Amino acid sequence: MNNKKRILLVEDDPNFGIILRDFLKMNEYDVILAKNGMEGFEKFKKFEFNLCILDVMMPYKDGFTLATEIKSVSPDIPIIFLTAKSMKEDVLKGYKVGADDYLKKPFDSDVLLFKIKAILKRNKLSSVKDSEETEFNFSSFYFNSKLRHLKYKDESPVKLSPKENMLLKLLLIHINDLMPRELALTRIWHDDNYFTSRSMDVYIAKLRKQLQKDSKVSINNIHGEGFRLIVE
Amino acid sequence: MNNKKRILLVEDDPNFGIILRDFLKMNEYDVILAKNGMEGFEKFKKFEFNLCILDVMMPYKDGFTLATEIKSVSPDIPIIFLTAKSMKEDVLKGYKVGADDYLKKPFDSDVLLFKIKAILKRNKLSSVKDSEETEFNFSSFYFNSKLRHLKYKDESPVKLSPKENMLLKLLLIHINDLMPRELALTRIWHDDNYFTSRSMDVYIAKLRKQLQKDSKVSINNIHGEGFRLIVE
DNA sequence: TTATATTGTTAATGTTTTATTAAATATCAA
DNA sequence: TTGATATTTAATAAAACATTAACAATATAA
Repeated sequence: MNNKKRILLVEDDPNFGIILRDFLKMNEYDVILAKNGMEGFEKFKKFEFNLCILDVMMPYKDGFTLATEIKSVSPDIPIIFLTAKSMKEDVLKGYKVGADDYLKKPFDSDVLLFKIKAILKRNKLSSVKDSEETEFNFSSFYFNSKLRHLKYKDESPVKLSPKENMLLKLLLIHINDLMPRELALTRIWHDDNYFTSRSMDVYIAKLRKQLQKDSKVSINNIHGEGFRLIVE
Repeated sequence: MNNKKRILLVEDDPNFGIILRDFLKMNEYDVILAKNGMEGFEKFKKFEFNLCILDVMMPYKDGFTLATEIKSVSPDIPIIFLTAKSMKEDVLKGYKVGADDYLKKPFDSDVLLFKIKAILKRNKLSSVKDSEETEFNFSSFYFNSKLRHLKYKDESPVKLSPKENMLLKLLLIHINDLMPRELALTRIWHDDNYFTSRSMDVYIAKLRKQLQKDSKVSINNIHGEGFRLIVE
């Protein structure tokens, strides 16, 4: 299973960005690199991250502006700023927009690793999951995504695997509506290619097997688009 | 009610300590100043704090040692280190003992205020505030976590080891709900790695052995997430 | 209609996580 | 110190999970 923590790195200096990305990858993080604020925000919305590392000084859209946008979408995501100058104004502005930490360039890479570790640790315990919807009722099913179980009427709950669980949750969020294939692939598999797509089909089959207990519930395919969880 | 945040400040330089204390007081914090590590730990045990600010270099007991002691009592309390030198070793050591942030002297007082604010803010969310509950009744069991006794019906109580005791208590706090593996590892083992995780499994087995006296009680594993103490 | 791309299903294969037991260490009080 | 208790480590087995492959079925576009 891919349990790596996911980091969005936004850095306009391509040389430095690639070096840093590879360094973080070597240390067991999944890193997506964006080379400016615009691209950074696109990537942020498309995928799911545990942490953002943002360069402050970037053309067009600086790190602070980007951070503000990101926080407006995900208020709890931790952010580390990379700043060339350690001017008081910069530091304060960073904290104002909700920085969890900042690092003055040039920085020691081990220090960065520890900051990342410390921030992810405390963020995990405050548990993103608490603020999320975890319970769903649809037709004769009760689904608990935190406990990862699906219950039909009075039957004892069926355990769902992590992937089954996430997929069902995504379908339920879009209940009776299109859940784009691409969305599930980027959110759950963090990648969109032939094999992950095949894998997803396998999981759709597994879910269908569970859901067929209730004739009012079904998963429809919309050819080339995605799936739709239908509840009469 | 007085809902000012309470800060423990440990600083051996009396001039600087008093200045800093008064500055923080002016900014609506309740501050207790201790002038060495020994006194700091005494004060910490005596009162209740929301945050600790510790000087690193102090005679007898340095800030890191004090932090370790404090964390062993209250694993979740945030700590900010004040360090004269910003040597890599110091910074890393700080993060190792669970620092939330560190500041290099001399520092800007506004920056300190922002760090305090940011840390208290994110801690508010996670402060589940461990129940000081010591007695638990579940199904046919009576459990006293202070005495480390687990009693089934009329049988004479079984003594639990410290680790068994803490683990059972954590499970009970989350009764019928997920108790994340990571939570137990950070709270009880203060570390999250392969070996502590194996060790925890051994303790889960020990508890299961005790709890199987009652068929209504069981510990379920949620693969990759943690455990769940189920009481029908 | 036919060729092509997409989806459905099942089984095998590989990987990670958990369970269990025993042995090795560590801790602590007598 | 020793001996009892507590904890960690090791080794192995079992379970859970994810991916891939192979082939069937279906939908779509030319």
